[in-house]
Amino acid sequence: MQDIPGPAVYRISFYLRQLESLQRTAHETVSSKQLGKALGYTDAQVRKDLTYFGQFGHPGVGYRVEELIQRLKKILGTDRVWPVILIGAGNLGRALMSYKGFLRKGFSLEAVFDADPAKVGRRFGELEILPMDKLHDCVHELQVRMAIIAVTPEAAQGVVDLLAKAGVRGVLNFSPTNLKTPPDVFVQSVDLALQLEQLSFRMNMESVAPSEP
Amino acid sequence: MQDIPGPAVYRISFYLRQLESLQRTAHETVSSKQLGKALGYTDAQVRKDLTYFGQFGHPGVGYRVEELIQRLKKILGTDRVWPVILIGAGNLGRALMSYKGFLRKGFSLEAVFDADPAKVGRRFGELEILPMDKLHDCVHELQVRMAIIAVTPEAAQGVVDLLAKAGVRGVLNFSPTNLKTPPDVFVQSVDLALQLEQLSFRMNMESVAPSEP
DNA sequence: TGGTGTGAATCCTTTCACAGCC
DNA sequence: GGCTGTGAAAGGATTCACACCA
Repeated sequence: MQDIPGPAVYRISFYLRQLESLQRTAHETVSSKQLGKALGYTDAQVRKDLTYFGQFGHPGVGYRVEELIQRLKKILGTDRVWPVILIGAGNLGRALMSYKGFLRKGFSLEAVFDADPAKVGRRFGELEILPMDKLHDCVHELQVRMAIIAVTPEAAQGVVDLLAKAGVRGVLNFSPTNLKTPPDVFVQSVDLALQLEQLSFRMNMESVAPSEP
Repeated sequence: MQDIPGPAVYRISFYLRQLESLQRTAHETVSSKQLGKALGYTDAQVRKDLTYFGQFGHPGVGYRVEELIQRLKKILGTDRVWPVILIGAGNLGRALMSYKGFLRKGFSLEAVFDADPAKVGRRFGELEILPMDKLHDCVHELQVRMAIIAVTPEAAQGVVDLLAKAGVRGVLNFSPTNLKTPPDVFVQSVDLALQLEQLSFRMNMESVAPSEP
């Protein structure tokens, strides 16, 4: 496989999301133009992105929704269910524990850990909060390869080191800090406050340099 | 002001975050090389990014941490506190209500709304959940320009339409759906499951095409 | 006609390399 | 020596435009 532009990989997820929505409204096929329009991309962009991964289209017809969904899921690795663990049972962590969206996408939250002894042992639905010293064994027993971190920024680097040592290869990081990892561990970060800051920038710009005449 | 690459705007937030961390460890100045290394960028990238916004550096010295923080905050619009409202008091919404990170960055959560009558009236700390019909007046009274949406994907478009009509100009969207807005309304979206999907892709690639000999 | 796949051209972003300053 | 700011060069990503197919 050739090498694929980073932004294209990101867009594949958006295509899939949109296709699933089309499927719910009983659309059988979709053209690159329609798909692009729904997401704010050009038709050429859609076709180019998809052909990085193979030839999925049918000339004169477009893309068959069901077929393309299956293909994209295989590419994204969500054609099966991945076990995932969560570190940190604070406010955000507990919200993630009860978030249904993960399962829908092919992820199953299997265990939750927290360093605070006061939290260990508490139950939330199916899940009991476990102490950190159980982490290594848990990762091995359940063959866990992905983890979500929702701890303080001070604790985050230590946690990711532990995870890497235990064999985790992908980390979704909600702590507002930069993590150093070995090259075979992927980190995807989401900083909630930073997102608001970006909005603030756009709006600040608008008032400084409003759209010209 | 000239026009600035999208990715550069995003990195400005990372620079600021890193600078604040440097400030806590009593660093007075930092070079583009140091700042870049901490975040995984080249020194040239750092300098180029910063000069899109002005000349902040001191040749032979580097950048003064305190000074640069102030300047970047002004650029990002977070040198003051923005009032923000939240729509949706489900699991994620409630976690966001108690998230301290927003205030630290210059945002203040002023009100929370939910369409579910069973939730309206419930209190969480300072905040009481309000009915949707109070939204329009609230936006006007508090001069709200930014909102966070954490509702179901089905409800999201309706909510953003209401917000736009009320005068909100920036929306942070946690619903896994694409929103259509007038061009003067900015939307920043965070899809939690989509982030995991991206991780899954990277790890899937790894097993299909491992790093070559 | 309506649509895909794709090389070529364009556009945008990053990196290089060096003048100038402390 | 160390560092910034910046034009020029290189590298990537997007769009164009057209061959080809149903």
